[in-house]
Amino acid sequence: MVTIKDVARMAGVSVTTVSRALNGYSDINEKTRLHILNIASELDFTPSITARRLVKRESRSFGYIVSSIEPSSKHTIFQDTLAGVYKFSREIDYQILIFAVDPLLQQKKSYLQFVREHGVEGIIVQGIRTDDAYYAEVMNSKLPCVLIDIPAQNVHVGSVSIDNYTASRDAVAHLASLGHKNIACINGKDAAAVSVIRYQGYVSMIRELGLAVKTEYIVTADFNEDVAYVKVKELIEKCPEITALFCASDLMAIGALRAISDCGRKVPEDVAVFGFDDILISSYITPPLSTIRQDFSRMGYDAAQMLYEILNGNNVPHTKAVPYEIIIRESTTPSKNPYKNSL
Amino acid sequence: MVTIKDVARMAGVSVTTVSRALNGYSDINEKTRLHILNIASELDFTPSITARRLVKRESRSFGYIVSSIEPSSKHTIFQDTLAGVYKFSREIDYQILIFAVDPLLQQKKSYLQFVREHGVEGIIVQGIRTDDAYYAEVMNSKLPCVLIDIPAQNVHVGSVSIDNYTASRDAVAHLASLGHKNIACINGKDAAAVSVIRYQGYVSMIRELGLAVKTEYIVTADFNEDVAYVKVKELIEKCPEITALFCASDLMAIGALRAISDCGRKVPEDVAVFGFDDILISSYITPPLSTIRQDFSRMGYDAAQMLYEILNGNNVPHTKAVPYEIIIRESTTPSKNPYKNSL
DNA sequence: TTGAAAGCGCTAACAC
DNA sequence: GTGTTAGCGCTTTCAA
Repeated sequence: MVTIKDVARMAGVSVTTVSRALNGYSDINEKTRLHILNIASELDFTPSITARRLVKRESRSFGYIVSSIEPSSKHTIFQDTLAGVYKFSREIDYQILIFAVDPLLQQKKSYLQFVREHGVEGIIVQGIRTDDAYYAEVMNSKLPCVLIDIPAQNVHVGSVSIDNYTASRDAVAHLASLGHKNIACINGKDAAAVSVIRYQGYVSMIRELGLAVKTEYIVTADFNEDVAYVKVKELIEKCPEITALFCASDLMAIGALRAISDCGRKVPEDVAVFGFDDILISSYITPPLSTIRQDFSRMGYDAAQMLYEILNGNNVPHTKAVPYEIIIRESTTPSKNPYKNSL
Repeated sequence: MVTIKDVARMAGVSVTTVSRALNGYSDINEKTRLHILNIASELDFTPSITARRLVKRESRSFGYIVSSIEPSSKHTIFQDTLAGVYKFSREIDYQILIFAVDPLLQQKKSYLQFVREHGVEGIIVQGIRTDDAYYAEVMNSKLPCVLIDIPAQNVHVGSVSIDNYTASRDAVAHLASLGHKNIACINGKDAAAVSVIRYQGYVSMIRELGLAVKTEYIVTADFNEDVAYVKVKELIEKCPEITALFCASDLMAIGALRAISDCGRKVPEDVAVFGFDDILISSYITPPLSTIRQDFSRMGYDAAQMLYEILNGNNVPHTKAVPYEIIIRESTTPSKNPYKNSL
C-alpha cells in the first residue's frame, strides 16, 4: 500500500505539503504542487478514506435503514429508493451504509450502535411503522434523519412522500367521474402512516361528492395480496352493490382482481379497481391496473438531499411532497387490451 | 463522543486493558473485565470502527459492483442479489459498499480507486459484460473477487451462477416433449456470458433430439422486451412453421408474447413460449410464463460466502452452480387460467 | 510557502 | 494481569 509518506519521500517534501497539494490548498507553490501530483499519480497513490475519517471525525456516510430486504419482494421499492439515495450520495461523495432491521437476522446490534460505530452522519428511513421500536429510537435521538412515507418532523427530522391525501382524493374522484356511487376502500393497516392518510383522502372525497361513508365498505388487508383476496371476496358477497374499489396498494388491488373474478364479476365492467403505487406488475396484469404512480427513486434522491441540508444546518423545509401521477388503465375503464382479442 | 480513553479513565485502568477487556482477550482478570464492561455500558461506549480499521489495516467490507442501479428496472435482480450478499455479510460482520458503474453518473472514480480508498477486501461483481472495461480491470487486479453469471476463475476470482447450459437443455427438452419440432431461440447478446452458454445448451439439446439447428431460427434481442417484440414478429412472419420459442430471458419472452399475439397467433396453442429467470411479472402476465427460476438471493449469499473463503485462503472450489428450478406455466401448456373464464 | 509536531481512537508488541 | 510505548495514514495548528 502506498501512503502519503511514500509520496512525500519521493517528492522530497514533507507529508504536510503533500496533503496540502492533494487537497487543493492555495498556500503552496504551483511548481511543488505539480511535482507532487506527478509523483502521486506515478506511484498510483490513493488516499485512505479511513485515515481521513479518523482525523477529520466525519464519515461522509449516510445510513439507509429499511425494515428488511426481502429477497423476493413483489415490488422494486427498495431498489428504486436506493437508486435515488445512491445517486445523490454519489454527487456529494458520501457513502451509503445499509442497515436492515430484519427480525430474521436476529438483531445483534441496535440501530444506535450501528450508527455510532460507523459514525454515520445521518440516516434515511424507509418501510418502518410508527409502532416500530426503531421509530421511537430514531425520533428520540438527535441524529439528522429523513423519513420516507412517515409524516413526522422536528429540528433534526424531515420527511418525504407524495401527497397521499390528495392522490387518494384524485383516485376516488376518478372512480366517481365514471359514475360509481358505491365505492369501497381496501386499506393497509393503521400502524402505517400512509394508510391513515389515504383513508382520510378517501373519506374526504366521498363526503365531498355527497356520498355516504359506509363502515362496511371499509376493510383493511395489511397491504397483502392474499389477505386482500379473502377480504374482498367477503366484501363483494356481503355488499354486491359495490361497483368500485379504491385500494391503498397495487398488491391488494391485484388480490382484489382475483377475488372479483372468482365471484363471477368482471373488471372493470362490473367492478372497477383502483390501486396505489404503480408497481411493475400492475401494467402487465390483466386487466392493467389504474393506479397512483409513486416515484421512489425520486423520493430517495430528495430524501438524501434533504438529509444533507439538515445536516449542514441549512434552513430548508423539513417536509417534501414529491409529485405523483394518476395512471388510468383498464381496471377502471373500458378495455382496449390487445390480448383480449387474441386469447 | 465517548472513547476508549473515557472508559479507561472511569475504570481506573489503562486504555490497553479496556481494549483487551472489550475484545474478549483471556489474559485479563475476570473482575477487571466485568468492571470495565460495566463502565463501558454505563457510558454507552461504542468502539469506533474507523479507528479499528486504521490500526488493524482491515476494512471488513466488500464492494458490490453492479453495472448500474436502474431506478425502474423490470426485475428485482439487483435487490434480490443484494439481499443475499447482505445476509451473509451480516453474519460475518462485514459491510457492503455499493459501487455502480453507471455511465450516467459520469465516472469520477475508477473501480480501483474506489476499492483502494475504502480498503475494500474483496468484491462481488454483477451485471457486467465481458467486453466491459471494468471486467478486464477486475480480472487483472489481484483483489479477491466473485463474479455472478460470468464463468471466469483463477486464484483470486470465483464465479457463481446456475448451470445455464443444463437449464437451457431442460427448457428445450420440455418444449420437445410437448411435440414441438420447430423451436426457435431468442438470445440476448454475445457479450453476455450467459447468452453464449444458454445458446450452447439450446443447440446441444436440439441436436440430441435429432432436430436441425437452423440459423434462421436463432435471433438476438439484447435482453430487451421491445427489441424482442420486433425480432419475434419478423421471425414469425418469415418462418410461420415455428411453434415454440426458447427465450434467454423472461423480458424477451414477454416481448415475444406480444409479438405472437399481434401476429394473430395464440400462446400456447399456436406457439409455445419459454422464458428464463422467473422475474416477478412472469407469473402475473397472461398467459403466465414457463421459465427457469433463478434464485438471485441465494446467488448473492453464496457469492459473498465464496468471496470470504477465497479471502481467507481457504481451499474451496472457485465455481459454484446454484440450483435452479424449471417452472411450467401456461405459456407452454394448455390453459387453466382462471382469468380466461371471467374476462 | 513549507515543515515539525501533535493527535484522531484504537490495537499490539513488549516490558513489568 | 496490566501498563508503556509506538504507530496505523492522515490533517491541522503553529512556527519558521
